[in-house]
Amino acid sequence: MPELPEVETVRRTLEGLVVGKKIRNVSVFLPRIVRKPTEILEFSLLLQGQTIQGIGRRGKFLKIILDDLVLVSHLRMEGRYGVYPSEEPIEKHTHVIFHFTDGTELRYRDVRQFGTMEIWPKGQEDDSPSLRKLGPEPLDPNFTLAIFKERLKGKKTKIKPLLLNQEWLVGLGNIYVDEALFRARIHPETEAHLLSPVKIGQLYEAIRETLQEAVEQGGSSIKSYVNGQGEMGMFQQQLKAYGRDNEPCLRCGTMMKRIVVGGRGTHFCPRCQKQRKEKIKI
DNA sequence: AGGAAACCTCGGCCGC
DNA sequence: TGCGGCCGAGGTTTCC
Repeated sequence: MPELPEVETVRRTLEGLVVGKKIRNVSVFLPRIVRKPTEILEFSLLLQGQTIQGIGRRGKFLKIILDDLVLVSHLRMEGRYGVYPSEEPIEKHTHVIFHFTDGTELRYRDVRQFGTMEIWPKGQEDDSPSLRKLGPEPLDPNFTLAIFKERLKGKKTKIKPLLLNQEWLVGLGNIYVDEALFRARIHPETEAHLLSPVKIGQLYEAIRETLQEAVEQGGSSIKSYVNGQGEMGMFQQQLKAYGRDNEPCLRCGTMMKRIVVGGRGTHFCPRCQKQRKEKIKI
């Protein structure tokens, strides 16, 4: 599910629901989710008595900011957070519950059990192995076209796997990569170093516009994703590439195709997104 | 560098 | 219509 727009939507929703709440106790039903500390008793003891000060985000990671700790959480494919009254029946696949002193609780559900949680001392979380190596934030005002160009230099890999690489750039997953490449009219298998300066500019804009618009619409709900209040995102209605194989391209009417690139299902228009094998000579 | 497999469960689809 | 089995799913890591 969650790429940058979905995680950002969860962040905003949770911010309005749990900031100021104090953790009374924590229940861990699936210890594998908790990566640090490795003992769930210690995990629980650390969190007891902590008040949520804010909710942050770095790439696709959520940061639950406490008094002197930060809980770094990754939703992977299908992780979800929700706030419930404690008397509400516990849904299937609920793995961790943060019980607040006010009778409500924050619950983490994850059908595929892939998600992770780590506790770090406040201020040290960005140096953790999970966050340390992450690439730039595409929506950060400091992330300029010049920086994007610079980071592309010498990259011979196919553009789609490069854009999915969180060490290179955070936030894009399979859906928004396909959307951005469609918007910029770039074939997903184009080698990065073959992109012309014009195409690089178009890709930069396409990535930022796509993510920004998706954030504004609360993310995309393909399958399971809902925000922290159980609401669906709206952006899936705007998807022009992802999942549209065997449907006409919304720009030119050509049948959209699905191929596998870097092991990922990839949707594109074979006409609008023609592959260039060489740099265009001017 | 790049691909495949692995981590899990579920749902969709195919074939009988 | 029902059931078993195969495939793939929005992410990331690890192994080769």
